[in-house]
Amino acid sequence: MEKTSAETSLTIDLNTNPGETPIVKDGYQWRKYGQKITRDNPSPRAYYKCSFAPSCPVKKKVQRSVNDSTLLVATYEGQHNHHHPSRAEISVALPPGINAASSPGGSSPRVECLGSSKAHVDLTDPMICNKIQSAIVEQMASSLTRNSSFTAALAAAITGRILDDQDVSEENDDSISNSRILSL
DNA sequence: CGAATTTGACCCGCGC
DNA sequence: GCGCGGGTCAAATTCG
Repeated sequence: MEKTSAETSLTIDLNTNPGETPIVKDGYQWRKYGQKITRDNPSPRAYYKCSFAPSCPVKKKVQRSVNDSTLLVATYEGQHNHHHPSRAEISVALPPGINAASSPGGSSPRVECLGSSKAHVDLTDPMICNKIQSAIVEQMASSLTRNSSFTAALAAAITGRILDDQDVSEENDDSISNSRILSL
């Protein structure tokens, strides 16, 4: 199911705990409007809409991976027509059992870096910002268990501070422990 | 009391 | 033309 549309469609994989309710927060408010069990995937697929702005055309589909039930696949379609409800609050809700579980079987979480992950990104571009917003979730998910400073840099990038302030390595270095909510 | 979530039904598009 | 699958809407229920 790969439609080569010009729309912004981004698919990210997350490590989640099977049985836990997969909630992926990327700074926006999502309202669940449907759920369907597809034939390709025994796992139910959830459909979300951006609830912050009714006019926002962005849709989000979330379902578990066929190969790995621990992998959560979120597909974003469209772009946000509005600003972030709270840019300073980018949070990732991770199950308490999450870890860098090295998936045995070749289905390792795929990491796709949109542009330079820890470099300066043009957040002035709405599309880039949008993609980063989405990709940030996965970045954080994998970074949380590896490099906290990396997450801090990404978090700073979201807030747009990286645009001016290049020194972000001294900001948060202990505020990010494991699966916690980032409050910048 | 209000907002969000859940579940079932309905509609649309595609393939056979 | 019929059947299947995917996606969306709407009403009911539950939680905060």
